[in-house]
Amino acid sequence: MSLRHAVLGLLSESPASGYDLMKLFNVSLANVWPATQSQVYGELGKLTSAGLAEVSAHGPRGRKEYAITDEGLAELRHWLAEVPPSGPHRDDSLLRVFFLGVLTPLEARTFLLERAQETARLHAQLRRVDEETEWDDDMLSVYGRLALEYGLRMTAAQEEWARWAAEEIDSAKAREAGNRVRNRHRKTAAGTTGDAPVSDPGEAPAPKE
Amino acid sequence: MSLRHAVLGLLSESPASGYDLMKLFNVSLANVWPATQSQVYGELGKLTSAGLAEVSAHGPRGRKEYAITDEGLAELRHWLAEVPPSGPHRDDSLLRVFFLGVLTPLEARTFLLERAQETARLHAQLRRVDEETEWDDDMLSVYGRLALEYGLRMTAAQEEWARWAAEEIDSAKAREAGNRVRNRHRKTAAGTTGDAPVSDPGEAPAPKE
DNA sequence: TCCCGACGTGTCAAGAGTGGAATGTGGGAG
DNA sequence: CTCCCACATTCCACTCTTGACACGTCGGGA
Repeated sequence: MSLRHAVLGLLSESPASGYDLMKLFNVSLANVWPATQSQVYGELGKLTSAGLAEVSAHGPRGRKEYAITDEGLAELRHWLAEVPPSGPHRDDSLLRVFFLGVLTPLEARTFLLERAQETARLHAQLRRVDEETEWDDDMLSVYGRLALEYGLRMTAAQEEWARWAAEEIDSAKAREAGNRVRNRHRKTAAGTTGDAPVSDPGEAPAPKE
Repeated sequence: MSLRHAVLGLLSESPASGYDLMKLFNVSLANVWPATQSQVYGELGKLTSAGLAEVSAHGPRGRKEYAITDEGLAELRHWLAEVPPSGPHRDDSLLRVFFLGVLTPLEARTFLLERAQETARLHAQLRRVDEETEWDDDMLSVYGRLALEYGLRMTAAQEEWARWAAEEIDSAKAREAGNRVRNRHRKTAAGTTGDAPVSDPGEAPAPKE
C-alpha cells in the first residue's frame, strides 16, 4: 500500500509528470521502492480520483503535470508520523540459508562467499555515490545522506555476516567429523543417535504483528 | 517465485500435510517468508502437477501427506546453488526516511528514535530465542543459528543507525541555524544567497540490476 | 451424549507488482 | 526538410499475496 506514499513523497518535492516520476524512481528510489510504468501511471490516476493529487499543468505531448494537494500532503504527513512501518519482509537470500543443509558444506560455503562478494560490490558502489556527491545542509541532502548511510551500514554488516557464516560452516564440519569419529568408537551402544523428530523451529517465534 | 522453494525446502526435511506446513511456516519462516493457507495449498497442488512433490500418504480427515520427489530435490538444489538471489527489496521504513523532510526536524527525530526502540525490541526477542535454544551440530541447528545471527546483526546495525541518524538531524538543525545567523550578517552583500533550484537527487544511481 | 476445539481441505475476490506492447507527438541533429 | 529519439500515455495479461469464507471430521471433556 506504500507505492501511493512514494509517489506522494516525490510529488511533495515538486510537481511532475508520470514520465518524470519514472525517472525519479529510477535514480533515487530504485533500491528502496522500485516501481514500473504501469504502476506509476495507475497510481497517479487513483491519487487524482482520491483528491490527493491533481493535474497542475498540461504540456506539449499530452503531458500532464501532477501536483500534490493539501489533502495529499496531509495524508503523507499522517503516514510518516503515525502509521507504524511494517516489520521485516521476505528475504530471498535469507530463505536460502535455512535450506543450505541440502547442499554439501562446500557448496554452502561457496554460496555464502558469493553473497559476501556481491554485498561488497554494492557497498563499494554506495561509497562511490557518497564520495561523489556534494552534501549541502538542505532537506534533501540531509535525509538522502541518512538513507545512504543506512545502505552503507547494512551492506557492511551483511558482508561481515556472510564471511562469518562461511567460517562457521567450516568449524561445524570439523566438529561433526570429530563426532563421527567419537560415534564410531561407541558404535556398540544404542544404534544411530536415533531419529528424534528434528522439530527445532530455529528462528524467531512469529511476533504476531 | 520463491514460495515454491520455501515449500520444497520444508518438504526436503520431512513429508508433511498442508496443515503441517502452515505450522512450520508460522514458527520457522515467519520472519523470512510469510505465507498463507491459500498460498500453501495452492502451491502444493502446483508442485504435484509439476512432479516436484507427490502425495505420500493419506490420513484420517482427508489428510494428504506430501513428500518431495527426486525431481523436486534437484530443483531445490538448483535454486540454492545456481539461481542468483534477487537484490535489495522494498523497505517501508527506509522509504519514509527519504521524505522525512516534510515533517519538522523534531517529528523526524521522534520517528527515528521510535524505529530504534522497535528494532531494539526485536533484537532482544531474537536474543531470547538464541539463548533458550539448544544448538546441536545437526543441519537445522547450524543453519538456523546462522539465520538467527543474521537477524541479530541486522537489528543491531539498524538500531545504531537510527540513533546516529537522530543525532545527525540535531546537528544539521544546529548547522542550519548557524547558517541563518551568518546570512543575516552579510545581508548587505548580494541579496539572499539566491534560490539555487535544489535539484540534487540524493540517492544511489540505479545499479541497473 | 453432545459439542467444542483442533485438524484438515478447499475457493474466492481484490489488490500489488511484473513485463510487455501499442500509440502518438515534438524537437533537434544532420 | 526529414528522420529519429526522447517524451509521454494507456492497456493488457499474468502471477503473487492477502484475508476471508465455507466446508467437513476426529477426539475428548462437561
